[in-house]
Amino acid sequence: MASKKQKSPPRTYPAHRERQRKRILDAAEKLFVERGIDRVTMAELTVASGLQPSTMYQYFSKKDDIVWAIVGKIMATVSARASEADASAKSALDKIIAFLEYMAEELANQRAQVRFMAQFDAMYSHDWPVERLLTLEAESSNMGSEVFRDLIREGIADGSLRSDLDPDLTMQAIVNAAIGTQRRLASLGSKVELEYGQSIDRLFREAIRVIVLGLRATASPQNEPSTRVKDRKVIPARRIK
Amino acid sequence: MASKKQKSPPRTYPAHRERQRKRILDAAEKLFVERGIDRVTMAELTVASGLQPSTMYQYFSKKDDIVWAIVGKIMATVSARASEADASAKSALDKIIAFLEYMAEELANQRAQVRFMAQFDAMYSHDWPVERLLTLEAESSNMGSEVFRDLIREGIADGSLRSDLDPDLTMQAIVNAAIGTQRRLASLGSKVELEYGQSIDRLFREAIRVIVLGLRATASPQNEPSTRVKDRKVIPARRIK
Amino acid sequence: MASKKQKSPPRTYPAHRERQRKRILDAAEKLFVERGIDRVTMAELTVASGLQPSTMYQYFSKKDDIVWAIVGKIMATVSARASEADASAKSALDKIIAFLEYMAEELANQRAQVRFMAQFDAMYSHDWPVERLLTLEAESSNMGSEVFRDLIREGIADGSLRSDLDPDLTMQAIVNAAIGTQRRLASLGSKVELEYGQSIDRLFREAIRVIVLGLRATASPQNEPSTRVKDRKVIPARRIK
Amino acid sequence: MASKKQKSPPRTYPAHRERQRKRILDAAEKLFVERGIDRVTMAELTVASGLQPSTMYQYFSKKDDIVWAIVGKIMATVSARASEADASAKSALDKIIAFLEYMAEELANQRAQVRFMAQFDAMYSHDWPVERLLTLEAESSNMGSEVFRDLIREGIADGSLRSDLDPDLTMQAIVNAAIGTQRRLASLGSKVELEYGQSIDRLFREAIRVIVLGLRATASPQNEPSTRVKDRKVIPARRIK
DNA sequence: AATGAATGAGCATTCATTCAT
DNA sequence: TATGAATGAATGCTCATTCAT
Repeated sequence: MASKKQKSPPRTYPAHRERQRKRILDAAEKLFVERGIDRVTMAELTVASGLQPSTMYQYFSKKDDIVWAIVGKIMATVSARASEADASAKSALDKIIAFLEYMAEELANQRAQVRFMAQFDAMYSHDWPVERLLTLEAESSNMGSEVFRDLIREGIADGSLRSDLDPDLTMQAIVNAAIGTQRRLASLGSKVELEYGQSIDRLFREAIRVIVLGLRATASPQNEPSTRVKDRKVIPARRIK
Repeated sequence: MASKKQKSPPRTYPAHRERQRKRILDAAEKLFVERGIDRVTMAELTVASGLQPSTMYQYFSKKDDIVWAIVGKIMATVSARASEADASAKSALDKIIAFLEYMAEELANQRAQVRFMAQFDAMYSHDWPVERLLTLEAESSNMGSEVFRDLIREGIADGSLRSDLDPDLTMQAIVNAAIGTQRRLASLGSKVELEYGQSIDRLFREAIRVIVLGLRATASPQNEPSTRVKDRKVIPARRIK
Repeated sequence: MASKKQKSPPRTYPAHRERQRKRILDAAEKLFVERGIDRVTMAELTVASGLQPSTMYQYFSKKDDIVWAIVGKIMATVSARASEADASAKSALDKIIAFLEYMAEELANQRAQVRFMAQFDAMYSHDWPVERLLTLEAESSNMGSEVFRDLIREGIADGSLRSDLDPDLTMQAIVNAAIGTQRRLASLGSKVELEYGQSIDRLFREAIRVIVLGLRATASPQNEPSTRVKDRKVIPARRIK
Repeated sequence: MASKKQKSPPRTYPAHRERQRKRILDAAEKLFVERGIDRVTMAELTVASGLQPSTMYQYFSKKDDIVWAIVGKIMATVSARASEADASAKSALDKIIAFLEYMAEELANQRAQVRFMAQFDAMYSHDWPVERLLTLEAESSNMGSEVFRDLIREGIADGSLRSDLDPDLTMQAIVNAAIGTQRRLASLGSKVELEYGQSIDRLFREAIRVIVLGLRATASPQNEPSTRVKDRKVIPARRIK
């Protein structure tokens, strides 16, 4: 009703459209993050963005499209930061540490955003075709895939990582573990702090510290070449139920 | 319409009620897991459990109550298994490994259940009062809290764990990381396999292997006393955003 | 669950039934009056009366029956009081005053009960067959009908009432006006006090005072004998619209 | 399904909205009055007004809002008529008589509307905050409050009313009594006629006649034989509504 | 006489989305 | 491009009442 676009520097139409789009996206991200994607109605979105429902549908033809647009934006940011981390460090281990550290900061500073992605993982990715997700990932440059592809190999070569890591597996496993940990912490928020009696931040940092300890090459590598084998013995594949 | 009580052998009322309750819970868990908690309607639940809506409401007066009952059941199971793992191993490290191994098995065999808990974390725990969650946890014996409380201390003493771990922090961090990792993998399911090109199982097992490597005492501990300090240097607290 | 009939003096079955019935009726009257007839559910009634729903249905086969039973009880009380008032006074006017005074007391002391009857008038009498109401009235002796039938004639004869009152109309009109006034005041309760800035009690008493003034014979009755006739001519029952 | 907007001449939006609103209100008033407010479902309302449920909810977001809108409309009408009556008569007694006569006409011609208000008094006003009622009254100009405030004082001064009336009480008491009487008669409808053997109209008119007799000054009776005749002049058979 | 279990019909309200202008 | 109006299909939940024991 009262919300008129008072700030309209570039009077061109494409620019106007872009501004409107951003307005919707900003309002949506805020609400999604505050109350959960499913709990936000299109009506609320229109109120928050100062548009009419029908106008909104001229920018996004489905609610899902808004969700995807936000997911895409976030993934692009993360991806950019990952590349950055990659470039700023010397050894492979340093690169990994830089990436994990970035995640810790993201958890501390963008917790709402992380929670949004947690919701997306838990509820939405499920409903939508894989291709869409992959397309999105491809668009947002390359995330773990490309950047991290050869990091393990590189680290084994430069002596910063244990030699018994699997170049085709370990990095993916670590990235996934870090993301899973981070998003769970963000989701549960204060609940986890009450439950565990520790701050989210410390919990996350301790987890990645252990992971890093597990990745790094030891001073006396000859003491642990058989680690893997031992694990196998210790953890027999007994099926439960 | 179609709801006939074909099995009415045990004529005792409490037993009957218990059977009906289970019927509802089983149907609900299946549906929740298949399509997501929010996406399942009460009407579907009644069809699936072969009862009338009104009958169902005599067992659970709110949809939420069904969700909580399932959460409680799962947490109790997990808790029981945790204690079991605790009892079956000798060194502290072995206990931890047994617990993580149990989680790997759970991921492999009860993936749907794990996905349910992931949804709960992401969407529901958020809406509900902490006390309810804590009560539930208290009821289901004691989960990590009690069982794991002194594991780190114990492990440092018995020489199976690194001496620089934090007795009040590390175990909580590890448990949370394992749960986060496990639930994310269960949520994304085949998506993660396509994305990373590795099976869920291998990804999870590799992640816990690295964690275990990070926890275990090294042969020559004097080589790594300053690990912690180094980490701190390597990971400067630069703010993003 | 816990409510057992601890007080069971006469162990005979009819007496037991009577006690149960009273229990239900007492609980129902309380609830109906507190929250309105329609707003009270049978489930609440069972809780309040300490019985099971199915047990209750052995005493009253429909919710309506409970309502009617209460209405009957109240009407019987009122009727008894009316006769009492009738007997205790000398002149016809005194009898009328005694009755109106009784209504004022009822409003002050049994406001909830009066409100119940107001609800009954407004919502229920509408749905139910006239005969039922008339039967009820016949049972509870005779209310205005008999007792008041000849009061006006009597009053004109004994000189306490105006001579231009209509023996077949005035008394009914007065009784109805008093009941309507009383029930409205009970219904609106504190609202009317806020609206009019006067207590319910004073409003009712002033209303009946004016009515009594209008009924009583004047010093020089010969001056106004024809009022009535003129009125009749002057205000024909012309229908508008 | 059947809802066609056959009449769409005035192409202006606000006018259209107003027409739709009226459509809903008219249908609602009719149904509420026929079957009682609580007994009418939103579904019936939509059928009766020829709209879809969802459309209706764009005009009134709660069932209560519809009830209030109707109450407001009726109160405004009554209020307007009260002022009119006030303006059209000379002596204070004449003004009062004009108002009571209006109520008699309302009972005769708008019985359904009166019954609706009776339901509102008995069931609804109870549930809702006083402020809402008072606000409504304030909006619909001023009803008894303002118009009648000084009527008693005025009447004592001009010699038309008894000198022993209470300027701060009597008028309120009379207005309330008249409304209570009128609404009860409308509620009970044919029942009261069967019970009392007199028409609703006659019962109400006799009641107000007695009230007027009770109000009027008696000192010089010769001054008032024609009071009622004046009424005739004062209250022409003007159409209501 | 008492009661645990069951239920059918309904109810107010919501919401993403489309259409006509 | 913008928007006021409209809507179909649900949605979670209620309640008086009936059965079988």
